[in-house]
Amino acid sequence: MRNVTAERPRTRNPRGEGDRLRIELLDAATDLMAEHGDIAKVSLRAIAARAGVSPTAVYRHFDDHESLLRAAVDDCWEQFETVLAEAALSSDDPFESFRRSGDAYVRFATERPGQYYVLFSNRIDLAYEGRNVGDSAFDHLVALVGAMLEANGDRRDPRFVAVQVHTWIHGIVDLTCRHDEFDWPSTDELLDELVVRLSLAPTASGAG
Amino acid sequence: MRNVTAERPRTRNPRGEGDRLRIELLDAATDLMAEHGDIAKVSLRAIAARAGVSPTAVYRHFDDHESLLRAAVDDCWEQFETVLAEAALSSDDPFESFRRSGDAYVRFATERPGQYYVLFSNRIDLAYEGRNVGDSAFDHLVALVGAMLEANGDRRDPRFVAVQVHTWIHGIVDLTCRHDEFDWPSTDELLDELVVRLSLAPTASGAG
DNA sequence: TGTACATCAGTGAACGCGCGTTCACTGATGTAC
DNA sequence: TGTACATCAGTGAACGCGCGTTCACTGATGTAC
Repeated sequence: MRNVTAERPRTRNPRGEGDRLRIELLDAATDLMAEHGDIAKVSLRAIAARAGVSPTAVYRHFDDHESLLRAAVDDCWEQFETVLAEAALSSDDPFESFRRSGDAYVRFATERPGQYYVLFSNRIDLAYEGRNVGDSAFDHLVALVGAMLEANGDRRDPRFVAVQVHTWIHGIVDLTCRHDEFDWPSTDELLDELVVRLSLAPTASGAG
Repeated sequence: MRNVTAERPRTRNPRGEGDRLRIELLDAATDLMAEHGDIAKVSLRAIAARAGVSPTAVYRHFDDHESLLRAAVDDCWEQFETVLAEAALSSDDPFESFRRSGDAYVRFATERPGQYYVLFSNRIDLAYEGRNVGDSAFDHLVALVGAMLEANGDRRDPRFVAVQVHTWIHGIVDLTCRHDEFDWPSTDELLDELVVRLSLAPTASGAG
């Protein structure tokens, strides 16, 4: 429980660029959240120490402890959405786009479990501000699923299928990340089977 | 952050029955975990206060704070397994048994979100002790899935399908519980579709 | 070119709090004689 | 039946700690005159 460690000495930001510290604090907070996945345990003092700054300096940029945490959560959402959007846009084919998004989703959760935890396993109180961001990520998923269904001439409700996709992939990622002592099948295989089971592979009868 | 509240006065346990306090402390801990779903935030002092006892009394039954929390987690696992086992045993038909278990699973998560959180969204450190219990619950699921596949003459690997079931149902439950602001389809409908999508309904070609 | 001054990016000491843990204790109650 | 005593279920004060937040401050730097 010895959080306050003196990190490297920091050179003060030049005049007019004090806002840099804001970003450094967000990064520090996200780092710490990722490290010991428990959001509530990330103290203001620990964040300040990680950023190489005194606790009081935080108050130049954030109203209080909670504002800082909230802002860090929002930051996580933005990073998540960026990763997913890039993956989705990397192909014109909806099926390929979907599969790449799925991989990106899993990769994000695997490589940054702390951030993923912040996004999806967080108490509602803190997640509140970021909710709109999350919704827009879901809207993208609905659109993607809609494109696949249309290409296949499939009449299912895209939103319902998107919920199925999201719940399942979240379950896969959440459980495999959190219980890596268990002998899981590869996430690749699980994703492949998810596509099959939800009939989200291109069919012969499809238009595309 | 004002946890220490004086609850009702407590009458001391009679001689020879001091172990009752152990159970009262476990219940208090589970209650508190359930209330503000964050395990790590449940302090020894808060648990003692909830049980109507001084912090020092805890040390008569547990080595330290962590032991108490660990024991409470184990307790949650036991309750969870009991609920599932009862549901599963309430029918001889594997398909019915499976469906009832699914309902029980969802009901447990819905009615006791704090406990469900403790079981499946917990950091590994604390969950360690309870792992065997969780594994045995999973073994039951594998057996149940195996019975259904056999009845249907389905050659899939029961363990893989059980993983699919568990990941999906966990995703459904975890997301719907945690983000109840979202407009989710009913869990009933999601479960029905899970059964369909994973081909776990009885088929005409089945032997049973 | 020189200087006074406002601005800015922070610092450092102090506060009261709840925490986990320790220590020596208290007072009721069953039991041996 | 009476009493000394061991056992048991706790209590209460104290400790050092990290926490969030406040307050008054410092010292570098750009700018107006």
